[in-house]
Amino acid sequence: MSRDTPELLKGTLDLLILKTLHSGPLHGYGIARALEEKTGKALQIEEGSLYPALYRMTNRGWIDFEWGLSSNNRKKKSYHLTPKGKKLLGEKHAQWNEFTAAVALVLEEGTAS
Amino acid sequence: MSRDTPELLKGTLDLLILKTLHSGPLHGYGIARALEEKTGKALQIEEGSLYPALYRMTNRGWIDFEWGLSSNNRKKKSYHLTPKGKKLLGEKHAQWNEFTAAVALVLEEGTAS
DNA sequence: ATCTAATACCCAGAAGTCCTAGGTACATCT
DNA sequence: AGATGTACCTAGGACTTCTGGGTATTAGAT
Repeated sequence: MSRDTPELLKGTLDLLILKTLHSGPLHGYGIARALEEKTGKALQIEEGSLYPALYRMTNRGWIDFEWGLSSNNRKKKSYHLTPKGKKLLGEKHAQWNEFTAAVALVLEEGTAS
Repeated sequence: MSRDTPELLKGTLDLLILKTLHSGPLHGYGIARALEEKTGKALQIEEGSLYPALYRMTNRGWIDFEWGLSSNNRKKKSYHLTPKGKKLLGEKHAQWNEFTAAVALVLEEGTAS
């Protein structure tokens, strides 16, 4: 994740995963690939961050999974949003917007006075 | 600090402090007040986060301080940017822009297909 | 006169997230 | 046979922020 700025990802990874799953069920590895593709590799999630995150979110009831087979006959965990997760996606999305808007106010050019 | 979403602040607090000091020297308490004002209280930095952050940044040579007196005759530590800090402000600002742009790509409406 | 609120600083310990650096297993391509 | 890509997992560490304390002075309220 953004190898240069791992801290910035904190608190955002969940949102990114939820949003990605909102487009339809996907497995862990696929989520990482999807995020890379969408952002032109600007967002690269380490597996050591991704799998624990999926585990956390499953425990909290935001997502759930079923075992399946990938197109290559490898077993995979197909994750999907739960109703709770869908609700949280909305909330976290709104919080992100508010937060970035607030930061933008500070970063705006305007040494003013 | 965005009491609801403390995690989002991670990696951003330094940038916010650097940017605030870019407008001119200020003491810790004043930085917190300035951020509140600029963002309409959307960004409220806890003192338990702020002072350790200032300490860290001083150790890293991003900022420096001098003891002085506030307008109320209370002693204060007046912080200012160092050249190193000014350079870092630019870098962190750019990273923030890149990161938020990448996140925006993911959050964009477009279940697409 | 006494109490409260605001200014201004500080710290220890806990909580939480992400990363590093490993590991397993199978399939495909060379 | 070996390398690469897919797909999963974990332990331990690093780092940041927060909670909940604490000190001291000044100004305003009762």
